[in-house]
Amino acid sequence: MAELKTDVCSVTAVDAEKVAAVQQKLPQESAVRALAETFKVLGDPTRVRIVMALMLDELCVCDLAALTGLSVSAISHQLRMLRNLKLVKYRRKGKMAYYSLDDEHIEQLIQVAMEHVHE
Amino acid sequence: MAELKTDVCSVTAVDAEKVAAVQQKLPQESAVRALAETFKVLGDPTRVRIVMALMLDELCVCDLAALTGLSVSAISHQLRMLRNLKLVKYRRKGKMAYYSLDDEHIEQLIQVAMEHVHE
DNA sequence: TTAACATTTGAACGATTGCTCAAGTGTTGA
DNA sequence: TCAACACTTGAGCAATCGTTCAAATGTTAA
Repeated sequence: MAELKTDVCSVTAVDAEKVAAVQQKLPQESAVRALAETFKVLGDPTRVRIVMALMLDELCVCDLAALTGLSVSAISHQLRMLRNLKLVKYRRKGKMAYYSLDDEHIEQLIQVAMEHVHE
Repeated sequence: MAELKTDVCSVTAVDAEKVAAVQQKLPQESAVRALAETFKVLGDPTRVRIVMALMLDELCVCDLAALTGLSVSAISHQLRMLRNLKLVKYRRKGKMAYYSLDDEHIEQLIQVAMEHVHE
């Protein structure tokens, strides 16, 4: 009764006050999920390659397939994911679909992450 | 014979020259993988919450469990992953392990990604 | 010593992922 | 109109992921 716990399971929160203060400042559930989704979509070598290629040039699905050595279908699936998360956009020209980056933040993310992996 | 293809499968690379130029500028396999690994580790709501909490304060495993409503074990598994990727570090004080961020780039990544999700 | 505790670890599980394959859509040029 | 083409889509499958549970490690205090 006296003890301040997080009820769910009997975790003995060492510093309940600190925990409460931090919890209050954390963004809400939906923001955290959106953030994780954005990172997750970049968390795959194929998609990183696609994004980095599009940082250099506008490319069609076929180009990206050739570039990565993967099937056109595989690339198309990945592009849909990148499209849904608003990381890439495309323009149609006849049968072709030319893809490019949709957001300047993506290049920043890649840039900063590169710095991290290079220690 | 005359046609320049990317041999692997018979992909009709629309602009072989452009593809070759881009391919040459892309970082090598290992760098791409390391980059993807970094994003992937941030691509989960639980780990995003852990990282954002550690941006605000140094916390022990127990605190993080209380904060997220997950088991201590689950948090410990996730912290190991974050540790392996050098995103967090910890100091021992008796039985406790106090975790904090290991790299200023992480906060930048969170920052930029927040800007992206807020359009 | 021992018991209690904070944390870590390994096995196991259902859920999700990234690919392939086959079939589909829509555009072009013969 | 029709075949060829660029791309998209859905089903299916092996591999990976995130959690739980049980057991282990290591520290503290009695």
